[in-house]
Amino acid sequence: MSVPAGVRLRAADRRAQLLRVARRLFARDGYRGASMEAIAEAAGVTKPVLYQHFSSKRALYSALLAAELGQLTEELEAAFSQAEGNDERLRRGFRAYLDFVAGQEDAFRLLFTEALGLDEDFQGQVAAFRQWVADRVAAIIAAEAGLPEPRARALAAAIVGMAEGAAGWWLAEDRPLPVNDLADELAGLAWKGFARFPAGSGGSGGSGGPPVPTGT
Amino acid sequence: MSVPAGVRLRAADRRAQLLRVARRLFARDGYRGASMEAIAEAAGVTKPVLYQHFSSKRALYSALLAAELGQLTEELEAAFSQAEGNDERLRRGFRAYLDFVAGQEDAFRLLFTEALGLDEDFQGQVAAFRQWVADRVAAIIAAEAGLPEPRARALAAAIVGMAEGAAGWWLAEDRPLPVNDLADELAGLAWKGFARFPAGSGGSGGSGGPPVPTGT
DNA sequence: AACCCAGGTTACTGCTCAGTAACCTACTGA
DNA sequence: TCAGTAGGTTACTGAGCAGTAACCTGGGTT
Repeated sequence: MSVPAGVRLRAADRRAQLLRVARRLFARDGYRGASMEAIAEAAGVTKPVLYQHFSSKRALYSALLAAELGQLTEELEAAFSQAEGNDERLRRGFRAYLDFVAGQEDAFRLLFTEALGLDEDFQGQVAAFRQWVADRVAAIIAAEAGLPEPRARALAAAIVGMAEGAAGWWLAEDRPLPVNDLADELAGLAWKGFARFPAGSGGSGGSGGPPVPTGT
Repeated sequence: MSVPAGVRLRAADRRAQLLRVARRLFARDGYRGASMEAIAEAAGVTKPVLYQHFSSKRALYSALLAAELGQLTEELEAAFSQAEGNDERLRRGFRAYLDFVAGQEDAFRLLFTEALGLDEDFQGQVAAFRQWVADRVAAIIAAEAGLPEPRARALAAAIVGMAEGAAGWWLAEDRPLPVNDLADELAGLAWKGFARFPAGSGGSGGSGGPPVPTGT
């Protein structure tokens, strides 16, 4: 996985490695915090090599964003189109999203935490993705609930935010429950809200869900 | 509102003005993008004056974050504690949140877009706030639905994300519907999901909600 | 065995920008 | 009328860092 310093790589391999290293450092230190020097060094190489592959720091970051967003988009598209019912479509969407977050934690931070504090170009890339997902979700909602445009879009934006919020929490809390359980929980919330739980105040639990570990 | 250059102000007034100006510039240009020089100039003053009131750029930003988060916290607290039923509590929470966003657009960008791309100190301030809201919401959920800890907390994080996502969308789309309508929509989603709409594919709407303008 | 070039290095430039030292000046009050 | 000080200015330093010019070298090809 990590390439030892002093080894010569073919251009394509070096480029791929640089992207991996850059993703790690950008996720850890942020866009400002990660200098080109540091990225090069972490890759066991010097700065000009980095500039042979990416014309500027912006270009490097942009390439990363595009790659990650592309992958996430593909996986979501697959999830949406494979399912049959609308509820299943939504549930699979959540699963695909959370699977991505679970497997590409660095990428998630990059996309939805780091990129937002940067200029409009970067924000735009993420905004375009969000728009795409929201449109997809809005279509599902509209098909299911027969809602007029602006309300469907508002709810779609809310759903997207829900996924992001839950994902951020899940990572911050060190993955306190299995991804799939979380995905099901979100799908249930979107579909039926809290109404699906026994109404009234407070029993200690035991509604019917699988038991979840309380520990760290 | 805006203080003309060349006017001498009392320390407290100058400090308040500097905070206002800084908030605007930070929201527009980001933390990196807004230089201390630029902030001072926009306030009709020179850099050392800025440093008389705030020992560093970080301190300035931190003061801003603290002030805005404090205000938002207060308003949410008021909303939560005034209401009676749990559903009403949640709805009022959404309203308070969205009212803040509507009235303090700059602050919203600062808190939930800009601050996240910065170091852990700043992120921590926002994280602490999110945690607080999530705890409050989790308590409401638990009281209503009788859920065990981790699930309630997961859903609470999702609700918070929902509000943020919807608020971001609402601003990006230039406020396409009244805040209160959006708040009601979110409360409905959280409480009953899509299940409250006529099931099955497609009628043109007319469930019972207030009519919403289709235009820009 | 001389060539050549992809892959790499050393050593710089220039700019932006946070933070500071030293100086200035219009009020205010006795 | 004359100090004292709060509020403000000019002019600088120093560091970090993106981006570049010029040079080096090992191994495959003929």
